[in-house]
Amino acid sequence: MAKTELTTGTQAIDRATALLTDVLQSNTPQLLGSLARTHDIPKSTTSRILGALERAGLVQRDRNGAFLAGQVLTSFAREQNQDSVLVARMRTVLETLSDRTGETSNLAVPGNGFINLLDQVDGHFLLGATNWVGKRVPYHASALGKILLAYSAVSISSGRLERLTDKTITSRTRLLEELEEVRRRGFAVIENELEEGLVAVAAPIRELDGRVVGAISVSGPSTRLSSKELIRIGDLIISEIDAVQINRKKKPQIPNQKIGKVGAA
Amino acid sequence: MAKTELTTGTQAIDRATALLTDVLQSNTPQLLGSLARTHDIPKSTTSRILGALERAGLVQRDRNGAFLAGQVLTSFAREQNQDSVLVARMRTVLETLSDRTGETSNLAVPGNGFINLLDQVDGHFLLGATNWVGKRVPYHASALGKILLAYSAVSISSGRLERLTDKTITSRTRLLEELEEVRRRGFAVIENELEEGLVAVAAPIRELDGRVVGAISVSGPSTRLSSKELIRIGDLIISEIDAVQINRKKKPQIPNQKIGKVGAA
DNA sequence: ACAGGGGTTCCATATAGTGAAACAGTTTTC
DNA sequence: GAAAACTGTTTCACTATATGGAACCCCTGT
Repeated sequence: MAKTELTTGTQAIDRATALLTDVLQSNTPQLLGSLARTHDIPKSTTSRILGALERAGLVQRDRNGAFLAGQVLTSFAREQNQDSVLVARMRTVLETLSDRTGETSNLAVPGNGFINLLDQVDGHFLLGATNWVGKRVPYHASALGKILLAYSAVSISSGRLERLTDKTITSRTRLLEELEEVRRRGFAVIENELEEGLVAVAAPIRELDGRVVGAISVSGPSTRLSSKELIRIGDLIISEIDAVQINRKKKPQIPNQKIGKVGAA
Repeated sequence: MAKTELTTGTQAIDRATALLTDVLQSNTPQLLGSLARTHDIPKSTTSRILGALERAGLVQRDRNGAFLAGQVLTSFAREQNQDSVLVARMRTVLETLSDRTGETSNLAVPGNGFINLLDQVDGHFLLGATNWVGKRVPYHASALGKILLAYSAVSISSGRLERLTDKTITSRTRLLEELEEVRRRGFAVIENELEEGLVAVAAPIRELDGRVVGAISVSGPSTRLSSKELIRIGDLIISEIDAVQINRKKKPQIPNQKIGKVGAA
């Protein structure tokens, strides 16, 4: 009515979503009257709409009758920030990677002192990485760890960098250079730095806002994976993670819409 | 239509909320067709509704066109699980407590090795707790810490229990007994266990699902706060925290509704 | 006991949502 | 490589559905 509304057929829903969004984005509980005023919707209609949202569990009222996020949304929020969500979301990526490369792939997030290995999918080779989930793998000597360090998911520990093989990076300045290199290339590699004969490559998992929250790696014996091969796999990991992110780049099978109708000129 | 719908005036919104809730609660992205089928809404209408929700940022599509939670909700989820939310929500409690008792009140959550002090409101006495925010206070010797331990917000560290005064609990079995006592009473007390002459009492902050996520304490000099007084304050903390929780027990100023209309016979 | 400010309910009205059918892409089938 | 079988979107005549002003209710403060 007031604004240049060009959308059609969804007045009620548009109003409801506007109210809901407002409730979610304000830190302090909102009173019905205040919401009605700021959104320029009659009290009666506002009451009906909020009643419907309340029935649905999307909003609830505090003891003053003011509105805040409902159970459905708070339990969604709790769910959302759990490792299990990441595992579920990335499972298909791990499966694809193991399938395409035949090697073992892993998913890790920052942990206390060591990387936290959440999930693993084995490849079809007989010689490969054993079960790493739960193992205490240090940051500086693993591909996954280098990713988490490089993208500031954790800060470098203050202690000494433990030597695990004669290839392990134990110098702080050398490690910083390496992390710089990781950021430049977009993926991290280890060759015999964690264990003799073991090589791996890892890439970051990003949230919508760009924050790195975890990493995925593919690892195997150095006899099978050349440096060149690792680079190829690094790119593969990046593209596979990208493939499950929601920001689509290509139009899917959705037909062309007649007119751009979303507001914001 | 199909079910026993007794609600009126909100068909569109009811449908929209049902679809939204479904999208949020399923782990896997939902296709439009599938949603239309399970909710028994015509494809065309479903398309319009989901379009509106998408425009509002409540849902978004992955590259297959399947629906999942939108930016508004994911950023809400991220916000929600941050300490700042707890601080904001509990600020009034701290203020009330300091006002009523004249002593200093604190808010803490689990931290790494030590409790994490997030906020503090000073009382009006000149002699009182100094600024604790950021200090490294151990679990076993603080009222806040005992709460976090007692309600499993953290597990007891594997190291030694450091002796801070001659009253500090340093025996593991003695600590377990104390935590049992804390759970029995609902609040935790320290008397000269952290520092000579300092006493404190703390109570838990619970999430909707009952999980303890933090604790609030009132502390002051033993010369002013007797054991009896601490018990009184303990109950006060519990009731004040309870007062800001959303599960209202008494009807507020909202008039009686004509008919119970929320579904579920 | 009354004025003020919260929220809800009523009900006549017409606007805004509805859905069958047509359309338009994409993938699969044969 | 055409046809069939999927997707999801758009149209449009129709009326079911949301709308909002007014009346009402329940508190709180004075």
